[in-house]
Amino acid sequence: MKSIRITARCPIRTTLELVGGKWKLLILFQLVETPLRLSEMKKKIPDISEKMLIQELKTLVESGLAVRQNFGEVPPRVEYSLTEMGRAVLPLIEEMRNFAGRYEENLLKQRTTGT
Amino acid sequence: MKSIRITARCPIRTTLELVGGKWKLLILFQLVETPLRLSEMKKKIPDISEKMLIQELKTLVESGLAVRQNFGEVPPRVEYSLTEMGRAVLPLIEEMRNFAGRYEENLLKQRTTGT
DNA sequence: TAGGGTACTAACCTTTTTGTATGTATGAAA
DNA sequence: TTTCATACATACAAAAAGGTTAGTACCCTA
Repeated sequence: MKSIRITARCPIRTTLELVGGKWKLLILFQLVETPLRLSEMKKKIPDISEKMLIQELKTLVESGLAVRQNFGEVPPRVEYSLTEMGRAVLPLIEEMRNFAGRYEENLLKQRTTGT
Repeated sequence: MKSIRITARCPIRTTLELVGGKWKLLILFQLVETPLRLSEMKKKIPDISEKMLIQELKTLVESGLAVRQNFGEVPPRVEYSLTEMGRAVLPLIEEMRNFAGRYEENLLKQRTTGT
């Protein structure tokens, strides 16, 4: 375990910049299995606003984690998918699942123990 | 790889609630090696404001990731350390380091390739 | 008696993030 | 000619996050 020096630019901060915030990880995660259109994503993340979805997708594309493919049809058809780098967030999400799991397990334990 | 259903409460959201935001992970990370006093943490994370530091520490304690030990001395001496659950963020941080590393590697590659 | 060190509070303000509501372009189909 | 579907833009409002400043309490030391 090497030490991370907290400076203007450290791995934690870099990652937070790329995928921090309320929506980015949720969006990326939806794209893991298959590319999706906007309308499809809206269904998968029901409580996101259209504006946020578009806005976040744009930054994800800009930072190279997602790709936008415009089919040039009418009505518009646009598909979003993950880049190779975008796929690299999967282990991160796995760890979050792990962590959340342990956390809730722990809560439960404390309740039954009466702590 | 089981699928995560995006609902009001999913692992991603749970984790974001616990350690999301600009400071929580940075703070937790400082406590990995040793308990620290407020004044020591301020030195380690120079650009955090005192208010944020105290505020975030309080929520970390409330959510059971950190502990506050008051030595009851004058002038005040208080130490913060990680709980067992607090330590469980380490793999997460490790993954962030991984991710950020890959990301920057990738950027570099693209520059030298002229992409 | 004044000043120092430490953890913390509270009031207030600024910035960032998120949300809502409405509008635009396009060509096909009714 | 009107309507529809889709992706997206834009203006504005609300809420959340973050920052600044000025306190407080305590006992010790000068």
